[in-house]
Amino acid sequence: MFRLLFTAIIPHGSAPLACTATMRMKRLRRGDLPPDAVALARLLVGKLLVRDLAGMRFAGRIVETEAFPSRDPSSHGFRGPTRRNRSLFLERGHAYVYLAYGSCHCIDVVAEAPGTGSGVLLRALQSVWGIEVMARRRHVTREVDLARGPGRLAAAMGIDLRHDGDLCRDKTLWLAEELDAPPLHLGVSARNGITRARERRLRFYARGNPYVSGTRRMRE
DNA sequence: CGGCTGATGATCT
DNA sequence: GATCATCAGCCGG
Repeated sequence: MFRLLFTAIIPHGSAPLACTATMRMKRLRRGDLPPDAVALARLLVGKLLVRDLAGMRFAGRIVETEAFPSRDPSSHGFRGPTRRNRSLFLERGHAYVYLAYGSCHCIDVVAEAPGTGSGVLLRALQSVWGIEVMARRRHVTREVDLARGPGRLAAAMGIDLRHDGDLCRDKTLWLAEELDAPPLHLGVSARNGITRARERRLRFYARGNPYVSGTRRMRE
């Protein structure tokens, strides 16, 4: 465990949501990750995604995930490994980053045993510190939309194909547990934005959190 | 706010 | 050539 001192500059006029100058957090090790896509998807809601870039540290609270278990027909790993999805078949805790619809990067956390090809998509982030700074250059009208949705999440955190690495070893992108974390009510729902097995209840989110993607109903 | 549509380009068939 | 784990922008109520 170590204490994180935030030194990011807060942009003028933007109210930080978590105003703590210090935050206690602990990096997640591989052993902290359950080797099951659904269990991992549930565990990751409320955890932190941390990005170290150019001497600054950015952190966001994961408020929405989606499980893509083995044998899920909508999983990218369903038809076995290819050039694109090969990192999805590595040991759990790796990142699988891909380009969706030609323009949006998305990031999965590899979930199950090596060779299985299942993961957890990170769908939305609540800025805990500094994400406003990093995303300032992007065209985002509302602060609440900075990382609301998997493509925006990756863009806000500056994640691209180069981050197709190991979140348990990477020095610039990693997962952490927030000690003294605020209480959270876990919501479960059907999925969205996919064509196959849409009705499976594999989407997990922090109930009532305004940074969860989709319509109002999808965060209740 | 909710619903719909076109853009977009890598990937796989 | 079809598919797609998305998004911004537009439109109606």
